[in-house]
Amino acid sequence: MTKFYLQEDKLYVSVDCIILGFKGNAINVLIIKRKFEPLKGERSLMGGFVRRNENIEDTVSRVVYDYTGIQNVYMEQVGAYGDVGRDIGERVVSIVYYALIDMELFDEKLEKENNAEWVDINNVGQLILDHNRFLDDTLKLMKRRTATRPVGFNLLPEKFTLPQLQLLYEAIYQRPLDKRNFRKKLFDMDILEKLDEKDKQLSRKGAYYYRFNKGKYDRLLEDGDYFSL
Amino acid sequence: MTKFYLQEDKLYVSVDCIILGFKGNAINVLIIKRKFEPLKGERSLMGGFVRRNENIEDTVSRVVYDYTGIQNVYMEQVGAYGDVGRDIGERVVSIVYYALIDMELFDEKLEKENNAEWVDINNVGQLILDHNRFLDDTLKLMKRRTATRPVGFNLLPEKFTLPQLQLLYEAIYQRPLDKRNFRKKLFDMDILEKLDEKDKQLSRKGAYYYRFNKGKYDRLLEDGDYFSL
DNA sequence: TACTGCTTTTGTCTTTCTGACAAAAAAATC
DNA sequence: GATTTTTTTGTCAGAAAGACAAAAGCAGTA
Repeated sequence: MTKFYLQEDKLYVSVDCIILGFKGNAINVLIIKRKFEPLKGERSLMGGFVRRNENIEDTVSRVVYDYTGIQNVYMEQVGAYGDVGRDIGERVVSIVYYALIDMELFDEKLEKENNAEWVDINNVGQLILDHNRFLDDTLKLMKRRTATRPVGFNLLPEKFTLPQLQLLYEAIYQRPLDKRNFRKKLFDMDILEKLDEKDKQLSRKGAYYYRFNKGKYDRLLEDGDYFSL
Repeated sequence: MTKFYLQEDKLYVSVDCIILGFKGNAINVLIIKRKFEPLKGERSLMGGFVRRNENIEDTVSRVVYDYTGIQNVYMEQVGAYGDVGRDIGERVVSIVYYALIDMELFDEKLEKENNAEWVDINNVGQLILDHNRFLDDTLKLMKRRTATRPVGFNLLPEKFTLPQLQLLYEAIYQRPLDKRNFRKKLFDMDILEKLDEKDKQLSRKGAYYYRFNKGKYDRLLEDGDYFSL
């Protein structure tokens, strides 16, 4: 082991995870009441320290798994936040990620076990430290991403209906969308596969299930085309 | 000083800076040949360790100042890179920023002093470690940003001509733009002030100088409008 | 002083994309 | 079989983007 940097400072490095899911008509975020000091009992995002021999994304996966029971989630880095006074007492550089999960896969046992709850992203109250800022920055980023890349699908089950997909995008954009225009754009991209099965939970007529076709999307990307809903 | 986190690991945290300037018809990036081990003599971005009592952005400002002599530059975080094996020997989490500077303000003495040189972003050779990846990610981000926010102006002097501005955007987009359409969009946004002075360096006729008007741009933003060139 | 050469400056038209808009079809329930 | 609810589908108008060429200003030179 080399010793080039011996005279430099070392800092705590943590990750904070914004775990997002789609439920009903709203995007929800998982928050917890902290079970340990400092700030025990306060509302907080899920975090964890990056260990010496652990890649940052592995820390995120570990935290997401601990709180949801889900593996291999879609995640994206929001940024690193490291102002000297941002944590209490000790200097901690926090690297923020958001993860998009299919809430059908969420392990509900963990909800009580972890003092966790899902809250509508428009009604998150006050969180500890600079976690509200993390969330605000995340939502801006996530909205930009879902508008330009097909990552929104990670919030839905593998099979979903068009009304479901539209509700999702209405929740993301926070405005109603026109059904015909929405479908027009969607079909023009040709990235969905229509299945022969209908969902009859939510309506008499039933809506056909669709599936996202990653292969077609990747080809679209190669041709220099873009995703836009 | 509290001691909550005593059992956790601490890591080295550094910043790496991608300093970009506009010269001739191309965006240039400042690179150096390292003066110290490890990897002495290899081509590299400029970096520095984050000190215990220093905000991350202050580290960036320090590094940028050391290599350019310029203060108060426009900067944006690209992201944190912290894979276990990314640096040599020791675990170092690097937080990458890019900075946009007006090359007229660059202190040329520092060029030799630091073993530095400006190279066209399309002809950067191989850099140490994962610095090529840093650069690639940065350029993608920078292009997105300059296309949607008026940050490109940071690469020009305070007074600039329209042909200059167009050359800048052609360098960013890497394709020729139509003069009339470019100006149409620009004037529609109404964020430039025409000055009474001409630049006669580059042409007999001379081109009028313009100045960016931040006040008008901010008002544009408030109205929910967007920048787009 | 008029002519040449180079660069800046300016407007119209066509095409494309976006956004508004309403009626019919399918299936369950009564 | 009538009613109710939700899904499914196409056209038209306005806005935005992109293609395109001629004239004007200035310096230098004949």
